[in-house]
Amino acid sequence: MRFSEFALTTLKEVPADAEIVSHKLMLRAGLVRRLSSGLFTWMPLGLRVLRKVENVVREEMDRAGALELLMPAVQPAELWVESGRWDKYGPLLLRMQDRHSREFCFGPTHEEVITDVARSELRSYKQLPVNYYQIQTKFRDEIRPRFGVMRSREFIMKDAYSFDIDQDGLQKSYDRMHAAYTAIFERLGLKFRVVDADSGEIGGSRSQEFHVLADSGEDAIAYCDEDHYASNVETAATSKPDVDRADATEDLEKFPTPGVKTIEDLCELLGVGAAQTVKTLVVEGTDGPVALILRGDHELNAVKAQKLAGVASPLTMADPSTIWKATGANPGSLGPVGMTLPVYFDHAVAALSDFTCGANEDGFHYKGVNFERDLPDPETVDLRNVVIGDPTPGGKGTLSIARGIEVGHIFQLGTQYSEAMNATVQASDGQNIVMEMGCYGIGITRIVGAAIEQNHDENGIVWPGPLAPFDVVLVAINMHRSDDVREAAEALYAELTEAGLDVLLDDRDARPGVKFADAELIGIPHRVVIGDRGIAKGELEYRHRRDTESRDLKREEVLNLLKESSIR
RNA sequence: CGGGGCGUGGCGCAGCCUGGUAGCGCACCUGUCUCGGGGUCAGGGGGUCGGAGGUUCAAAUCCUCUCGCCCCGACCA
Repeated sequence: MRFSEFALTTLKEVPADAEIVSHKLMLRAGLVRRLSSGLFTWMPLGLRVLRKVENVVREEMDRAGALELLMPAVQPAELWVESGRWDKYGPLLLRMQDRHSREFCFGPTHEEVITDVARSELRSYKQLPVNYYQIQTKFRDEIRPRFGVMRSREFIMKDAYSFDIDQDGLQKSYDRMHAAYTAIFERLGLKFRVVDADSGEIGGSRSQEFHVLADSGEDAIAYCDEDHYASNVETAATSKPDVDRADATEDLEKFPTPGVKTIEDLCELLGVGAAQTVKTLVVEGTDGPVALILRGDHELNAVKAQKLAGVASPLTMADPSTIWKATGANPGSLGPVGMTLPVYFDHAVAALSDFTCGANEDGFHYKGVNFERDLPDPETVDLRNVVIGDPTPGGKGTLSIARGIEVGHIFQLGTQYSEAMNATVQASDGQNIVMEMGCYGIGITRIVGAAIEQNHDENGIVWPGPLAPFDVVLVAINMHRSDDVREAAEALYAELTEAGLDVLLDDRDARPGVKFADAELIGIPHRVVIGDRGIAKGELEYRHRRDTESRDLKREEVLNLLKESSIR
């Protein structure tokens, strides 16, 4: 491709609404243009990257025995009513009517459609297992689209659905997808991690997420390499500390704390650490409000809390008037001593002695609180988010926490949809058996953003080779004035293209600085500079996007280097 | 959904408070000198000031309505 014919415009300034680096760089480099909230046009340069991702995903899915098909983006409401999700899915589902006032939605996912395909297509156990996949545009009407293509409303996803005769088969299909996903992200050249996850809206039992590691990631991942453990912080379990509780050394004392509403205030007033305090959160329960007790320095984990029998799901914080009515005190002055509401204690709280907490009376706290003496030794549950240094479930090490961007998710759905929609096959004994389903998603468009979050510097994008829109950029210096340069550049361009590389020849009549800056911004891995200076010495100037210095190489050396890199 | 903010040329912004013939930077076009890290000088094209209504001799500017977009909040105890 000749730059002069590529109609690429790069920006020095960034549209004001771009928050994160990948969004800014994608706009500046001309990969995408925003049309409306959460809607993007993929410009030619960006589409090249998108296609690279798609191709790797497609090849690995095919290799794993999955069958590509393409389902409609628009889906009839009946199927969603049948699965029960027409009412449950909520405003995230973009609904519409056709001219006959029939209800449709723009598919945010395709469990219903694929289950319909399967029940009409698959009749015998002999046809199983089957794994169908598609690469297709989805729409989710997000409350707040942001971060460019990372959380857009319209996006491209690879979604796959497996059908098996039994749980054993499902496990095999799932394992195969796990392996395929690992191969995909390795081939894309991204640093990633597989974590245990909450199955969330889609439902089902076992599920794992694939995260591209990046500091700006929305998700926190708890992991421990010694223990081969990794989990989304949402689902990472904590256990009872195995240390014995220290004996009480202080007397229970109620003291005035006017204006103290937060743990931070309290710690400042008393000069104690947050780990010696206890906080009390009131949430809606299944039968009136309930209190959740956590150590002052810990965070409540909503996913865990809403799974408790007495707690309403989804988790909802009680409003202050409810709290006042129930306890006679306001948030900020609550505590377990004398608490009249049903109470859940986090494991870590039970290990405390001589701690501080609210007195259930505005403007007062207790200190020197001790279990057994001041309140009964509690039953405890897992309520909090894990923190760095927590022991791992396997017990071999301690947890670290990294940030990640979720780019893949694999689920064992089981029979949730196949049962609701009566997707059965006939078994060898003539019985009809409900198929076991798995579903497996990869955010194609999100991968592009995630790759940039992970791979960039102050000058622009640094594409991993497999994702780069071009393998090599030829910067021809003063090509329009020097016949030598023109001839050398054209010859090199022809030869590299012939060798199967994606080559971008910067043949613009622009000053060198402009060309260098653009080459770096759009992040092409290999750069070869062709100028009179080098030609006179019989050399070309080579530099990898990750390098800080250029190297003068013979033409043959450059050719070999590039041809080798293209074989990968 | 609640709160805040913003809509002025392709992008980033000023002008609005205090009404009086729409401006700057980038990008774009022509020419010029320059020529290996986003150059210089000169000239130029491009804007129903988000939309509708109102006030006024006069509205980007004031008022009302409306549409769109962005940000914050959904752990605070």
